[in-house]
Amino acid sequence: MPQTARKRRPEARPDEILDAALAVFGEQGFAQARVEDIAKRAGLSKGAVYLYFPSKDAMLNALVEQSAGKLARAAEQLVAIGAPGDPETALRSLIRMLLTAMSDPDISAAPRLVLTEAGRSPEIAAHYRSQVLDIARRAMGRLLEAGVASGHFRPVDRDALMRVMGGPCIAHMVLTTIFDLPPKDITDPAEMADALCDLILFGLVPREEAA
Amino acid sequence: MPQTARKRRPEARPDEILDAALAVFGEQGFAQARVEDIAKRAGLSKGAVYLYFPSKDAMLNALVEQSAGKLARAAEQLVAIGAPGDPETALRSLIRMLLTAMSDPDISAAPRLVLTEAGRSPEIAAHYRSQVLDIARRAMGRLLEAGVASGHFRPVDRDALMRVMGGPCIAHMVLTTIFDLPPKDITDPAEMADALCDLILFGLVPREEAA
DNA sequence: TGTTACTGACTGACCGGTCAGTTATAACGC
DNA sequence: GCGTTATAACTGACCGGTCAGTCAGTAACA
Repeated sequence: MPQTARKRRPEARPDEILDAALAVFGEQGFAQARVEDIAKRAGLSKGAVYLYFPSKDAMLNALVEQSAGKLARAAEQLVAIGAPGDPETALRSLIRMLLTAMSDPDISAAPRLVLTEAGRSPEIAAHYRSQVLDIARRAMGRLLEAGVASGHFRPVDRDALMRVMGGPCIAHMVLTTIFDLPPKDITDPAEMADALCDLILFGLVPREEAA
Repeated sequence: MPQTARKRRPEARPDEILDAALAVFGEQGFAQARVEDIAKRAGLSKGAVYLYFPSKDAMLNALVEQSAGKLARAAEQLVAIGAPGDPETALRSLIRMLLTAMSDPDISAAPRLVLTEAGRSPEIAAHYRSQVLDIARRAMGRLLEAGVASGHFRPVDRDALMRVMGGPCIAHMVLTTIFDLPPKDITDPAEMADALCDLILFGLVPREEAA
């Protein structure tokens, strides 16, 4: 009966190990995490893990590579579909998606790992740069172009816009998941996303009421 | 002659060690850094370091505690002086200061360390929260209040504003110092700061020309 | 001669990675 | 079905390197 636990399913192993690795790395950080703990959580012995991954670093790389693309591709698609018609709504959905993802500790575990480990590992930094940042930058550029072309947006600097859109999402992630500093006034990620969009779109300085 | 090196200056040691620690931690990260390297850079042997600090963790804590307050206090003062008279200029100076600091690898080393190590060490997280984040949040609140009272700012959510102002600074730091991703269009931190302020103050959506 | 500041060889714990050995399953003959 | 063999999947004790932290001893001053 619970013999199922001992069944051999070599095809499923790599993903199981990566799931366990994400959980353990997320809880303890890469350096503190022990390969044996990852193995235990995946229901294996340490040796078995090394049948599927050549090193602890390789696990982290595979992890980043796997989860990195997902968000970036989702963001890219969202922009590709929404930007031409209604850039403002596309921007709102994009930030809403990002902030919701960043508020969930399970989903944000991978980006958080990148943030803490990229400085140590040039390989991870390079991966993330090409698989996420470059894609995000391109998508942002396209969104901006579409908005400017249709008169919805001002022609601002793309890299500044990238920082103004992505930065608050990172800040939100850091504040909530690392410093346990939830905002007192706004608790729902979607609400926070709306407040951020409002600021990004309309600015802090009031508009003259003369429309 | 180079006997000067062996002169005893026990009072100066702690700071010398912390300087060395900041440099080594900044270059290699906390986990990778060896206490012996810190000692060497401070012109001491490993044992001597342990006369002044009880552990490697204690060095990191002292480091964070020391450098944490500086920026926060500078920001607080800047706001306290500038906000009542001209909130918009105060905001511009604040972001300019932050972004310039973040662009300098030497100055941003401490915040970067906090970012990478706070998840592992509750003590550091707590320190930073009370010594930097709470102060920054208070200052931001005061700046906002002053601006709203004088009609310069709209009454937006304080935590959203904090994310919109601080986030891009963090993003800039991460992009430039971790991912070596300098913007193609803007290279000078001050210029980037101006572009960011422009976006934050006036928003992405163009204003009706009817003033 | 006593005290203070410091040295650096050493200890012990820890953990990534290995590999000789074990077990479950499949394959085959009968 | 039922032993027999082959092999893929897995185990966990062990090895080797690293490094935080210790401490017996030394050098510099007062």
